[in-house]
Amino acid sequence: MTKVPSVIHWFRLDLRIHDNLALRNAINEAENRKHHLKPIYFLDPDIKDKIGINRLRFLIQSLQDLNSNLKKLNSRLYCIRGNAINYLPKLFEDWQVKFLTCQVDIDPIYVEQDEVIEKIAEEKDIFIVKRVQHTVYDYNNVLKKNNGSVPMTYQKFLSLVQDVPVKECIEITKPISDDCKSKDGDLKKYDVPTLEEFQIDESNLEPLKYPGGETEGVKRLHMYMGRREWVCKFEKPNSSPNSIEPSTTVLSPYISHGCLSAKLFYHKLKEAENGMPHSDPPVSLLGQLMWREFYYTAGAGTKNFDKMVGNPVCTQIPWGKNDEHLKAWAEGKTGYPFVDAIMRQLKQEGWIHHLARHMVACFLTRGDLWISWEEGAKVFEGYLLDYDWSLNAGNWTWLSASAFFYKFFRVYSPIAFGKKTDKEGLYIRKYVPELKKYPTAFIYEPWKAPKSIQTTAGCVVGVDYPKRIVDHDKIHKENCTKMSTAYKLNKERKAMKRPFPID
DNA sequence: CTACCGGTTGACCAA
DNA sequence: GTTGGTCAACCGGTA
Repeated sequence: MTKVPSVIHWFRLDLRIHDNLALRNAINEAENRKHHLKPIYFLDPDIKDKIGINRLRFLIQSLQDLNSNLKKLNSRLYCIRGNAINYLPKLFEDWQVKFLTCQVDIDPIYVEQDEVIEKIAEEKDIFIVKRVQHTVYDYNNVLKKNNGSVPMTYQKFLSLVQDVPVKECIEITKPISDDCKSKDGDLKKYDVPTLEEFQIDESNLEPLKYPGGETEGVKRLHMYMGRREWVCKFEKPNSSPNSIEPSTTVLSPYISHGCLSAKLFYHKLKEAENGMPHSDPPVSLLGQLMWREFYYTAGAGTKNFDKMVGNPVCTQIPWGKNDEHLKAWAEGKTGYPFVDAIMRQLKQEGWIHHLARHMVACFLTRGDLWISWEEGAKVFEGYLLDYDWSLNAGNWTWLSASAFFYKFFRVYSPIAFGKKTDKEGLYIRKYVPELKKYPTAFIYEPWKAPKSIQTTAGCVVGVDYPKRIVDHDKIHKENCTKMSTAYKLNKERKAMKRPFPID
């Protein structure tokens, strides 16, 4: 008896059914050839050491939701404990795989993995279909349109995509043929794990603010897109980094995990804007989506985009090393309440407002601590639910004035910046509760409070809350000088590399 | 080639 | 309260 061959769809950063062309291709192939359909996901047992617990929880919920959505389509998710390079070749044999589909992901982890897998598949005569479907536009086409080089400004990027039509979303609603089901469909070993399997006791975790999954992501999208007035008036710089409830949509974790299609977001935004006066990029909601597209294009077209050394668009800056300061920053113990509140919200909830990211990124790098943006990017990678390789690297280079942005003397003040949208310091009181009882006059600068007030408020600086690890007023000026020097050196180096003009 | 424009979102001070 | 200049400024893009 010969085994029925299989078609694999390999889920990675596309944890959804809707608008998933690669999945559609796999289903069609399986049905046409009466092969078994195997939707798979590789979950590395070591993943707990690689991503934060909040993100792991979001991922597992997304996988559980994906499995239940696949079941509605008369299929299931095969969640495989292990990494792809070790397990896929075995599955190729065991399942008699003839055809594999997946989404194109540009995070180097996936790129390297794909190279190995593609080689093995070629030897075994397995046909691979990869689809660019994580973005609205195909960044390869954008790069081509720009003569193979990366558009270095947002405006240039917009001009390149202006007339590019955006494809309609793919819908998958018809249940998959029984012919495509295999007998191992009931095996428990392929079930999506619970957090317990990772020795995580969920009752110890903070309550969940943003549950993972396609169902939740799509629901959230419809909820926000229904508020047409709000969508059309949206201007990012006018939203607040320190409101108690998010002032923006928090669709980002769903988009980064692929629970929500960026293309669906695009079409729904266009629908909401249609026939109404509305704000425009860069500040509009559509503009936010286009920033993502911009960074994806830059990430796809730039070598070592997530590093300083060897990154052709990144200014080389002699960052210092200070593990104590880095740790204080990451744990929200810098002694600057606004910075600490942001970092603690990040750690607790896995999401902070974009402008809050500006504040703490500037503080870590060019503003105060003079620590490499790569270190900050690593911390964000652990904590952010919406971690995305391209966006993380792009935004960190921006904020550290290493690429795209050059006005390094525009430094965010850890005292003044937050006051603009939260005079009373309610945000600080929530996330740095030891300062809860401080008078408003000192909530951003507790070290200035007289000892008697500190005692009355039940929080003495240096005892119950850390002293400032740096003096912002002094250090940010010194750092500006360092930035200026680094820029000059960079300019000289660039000039040296340029060939002499020919007479 | 040169010259100029403009860039998602700073802080501070003076008027 | 608002506006405009200043501060340590670059560089892609276009005419």
